[in-house]
Amino acid sequence: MPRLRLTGKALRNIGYPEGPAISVAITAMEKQFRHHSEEAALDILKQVLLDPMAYLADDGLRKVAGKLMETKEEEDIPLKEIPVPYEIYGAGFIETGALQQMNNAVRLPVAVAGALMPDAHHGYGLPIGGVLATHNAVIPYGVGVDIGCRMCLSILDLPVVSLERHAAKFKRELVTQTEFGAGATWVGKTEDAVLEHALFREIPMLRHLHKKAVEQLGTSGSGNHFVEWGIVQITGTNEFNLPAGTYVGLLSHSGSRGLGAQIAAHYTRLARELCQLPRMAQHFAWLELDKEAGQEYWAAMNLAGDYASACHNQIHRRLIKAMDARLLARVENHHNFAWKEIHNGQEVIVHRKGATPAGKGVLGIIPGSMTAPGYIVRGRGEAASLHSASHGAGRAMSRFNAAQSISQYELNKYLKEQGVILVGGGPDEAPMAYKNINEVMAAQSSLVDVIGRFQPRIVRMADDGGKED
DNA sequence: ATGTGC
Repeated sequence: MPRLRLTGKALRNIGYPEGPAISVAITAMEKQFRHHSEEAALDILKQVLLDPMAYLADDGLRKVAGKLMETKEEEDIPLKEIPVPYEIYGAGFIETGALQQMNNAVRLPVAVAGALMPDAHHGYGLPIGGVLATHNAVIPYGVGVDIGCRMCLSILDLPVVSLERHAAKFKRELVTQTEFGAGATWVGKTEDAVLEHALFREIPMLRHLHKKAVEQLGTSGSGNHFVEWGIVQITGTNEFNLPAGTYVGLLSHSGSRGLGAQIAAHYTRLARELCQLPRMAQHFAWLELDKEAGQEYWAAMNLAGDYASACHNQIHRRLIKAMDARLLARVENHHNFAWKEIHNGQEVIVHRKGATPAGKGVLGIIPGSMTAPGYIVRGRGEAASLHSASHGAGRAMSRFNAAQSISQYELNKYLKEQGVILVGGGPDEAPMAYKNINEVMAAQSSLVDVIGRFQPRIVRMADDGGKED
């Protein structure tokens, strides 16, 4: 006889509020309704949700009903009648789903300002490419599940011709010195100051995550994460004092791995318990920064950011050493994070979820696709964008649609035409699944100045499906 | 994004 297994997600889908009712309901159903199908069990739970009062005398469901009644007494926090106006860059090619999400975000009572970047697309909570400034509030889903996800570019002293002449060695080291996919670990010697952070001892949840953090340090994730060799073209004056010309570059994109994912999950749950919003806005649940939970998330988020940086650092260090190269310059920036910044004379919390910081003079790197160039940019400090720019070209096709409509054959053929070697990856990350980076850059010419380009040549990603075998 | 929730 199959045993009933319910998930919190399934309960949320039928409208169960974040909080104790979910776990109480799962326990009650799995214990006393274990021979029911999931569908039948959810039907029962729906009835309880509609009229908990009627179930207060029911032996099996009394506890669930009780928890629901407690939760019901708390009123949802109302949204603003008049949304905060926000600037949209590249409005012509932003999908409506992303606009709707942003329109909800700027109705939060804590919202102060917002902006939407030209690579925006539908996400969880805040759209990818969404920027939101709030007062005294941090929204875990405004940062995103991959806290501190970032770009890192190393410009090296190797001759550019070596990239073609010794392509096999570059490729071999790219494979040997990286590890990709969910659960990926690095078994070599990994020491890093970030692993000694006091927070790993101070917060119980982080104590449990320390082992995972040690094991995963210096690895890359799945999906759109990559490590690649390519050609950097420095086009004009730059803060690295590099002569204009071409260089070998190493570019990586990844985040805070399991550590950040668990931090995000934990504090998202906590926020949804502490901050009950109308259903359409539930993902925007925030934590107040003058309260303990908010401060704890802030500290943990910053640790995840440092950890993401350390991961890139390890990867670059290994590869630079393996190629016997020297580092000439580095550009690095988060694009899933929250910062305390002053805008309009007021300290606000700026959430950038898939958006590159672009304060005046701030350097960043905006990748294109595995065949299209990425851009090294210098922020112009545009107030209307909240000192932000896009974090890439943005998807033109969902991962699912891309996997359905682009064949591996078609991808291989295109890569060959473009002279790009790919290890791992798959149609869901094909260049055709992304917007035209040049159009996206044109839509944000008021936000950043371009000081260089990066053309990918040898790209490493997680194998299709996310896991390394 | 992540070894995929109590």
